[in-house]
Amino acid sequence: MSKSLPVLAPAELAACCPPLRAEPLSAGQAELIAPMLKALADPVRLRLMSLIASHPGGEACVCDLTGAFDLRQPTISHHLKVLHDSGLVSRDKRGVWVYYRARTEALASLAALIGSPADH
Amino acid sequence: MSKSLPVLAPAELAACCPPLRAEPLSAGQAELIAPMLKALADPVRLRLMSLIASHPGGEACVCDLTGAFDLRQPTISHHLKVLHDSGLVSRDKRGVWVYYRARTEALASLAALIGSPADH
DNA sequence: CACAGACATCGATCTCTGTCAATATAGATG
DNA sequence: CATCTATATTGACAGAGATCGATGTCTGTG
Repeated sequence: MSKSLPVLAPAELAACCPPLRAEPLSAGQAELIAPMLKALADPVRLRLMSLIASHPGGEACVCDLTGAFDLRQPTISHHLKVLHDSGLVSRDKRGVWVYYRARTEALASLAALIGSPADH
Repeated sequence: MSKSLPVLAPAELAACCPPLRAEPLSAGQAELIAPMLKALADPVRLRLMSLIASHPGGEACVCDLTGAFDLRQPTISHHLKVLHDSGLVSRDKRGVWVYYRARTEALASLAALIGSPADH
């Protein structure tokens, strides 16, 4: 009973909402987007995203990530879950290892929403 | 005694940090950026930013904003303070009214940080 | 000066979230 | 099967944050 809010597929995010500067976001639109931003809005998760997104091959396994932080393994696992639940990373289990990959389309959609100039 | 963390001037943000996909963010860089994302990562503040950024003239006074929400005036004032402290909006008092304006360079820098493709 | 309106600040409350230790699960290996 | 290793889940707790009512500050007006 943790996830009651619908999660946007990356493709939906782009279609869902106009850029901030284009027209006012509705309450419903804001409720859909805020969770993705909230997932990014933590120093540890920002670094995790950056580590994953910049990792050779575009993906990183948890074992590549834990060493970069002074945090316990369950905490890293928790942050990865938040990123995954928000749709910002995909998860792929191969053998004993779990690989996370950045969803670049989701990042691009978010960036467009925040940074696009008004079209009028 | 509320703000102990340094706040980035918009121009500094662009210079401070590589895009997520370019190379891993340092802990310090992540601590600088997270507050701006955190400021955006709330449905009410997202709508406020959108209302301000899309308002004719690029600015809006508080009296233009409060009516859009089912929230008390101090709550709106609180959210505007968060946006202002994070550097996402500027504040300009003219007579009795206070006008908020979106800092589009800050938004653009954030968007570039999140959405820029890796350069390698 | 007195008053009214626009906005900010304060203090309290309630909820949410980041972290940990402990434990569970699942795959590899002997 | 027993064991080891990689990762996830659970439960508890402290700190952060969202909201409100009450109140303060500033500005224009009579």
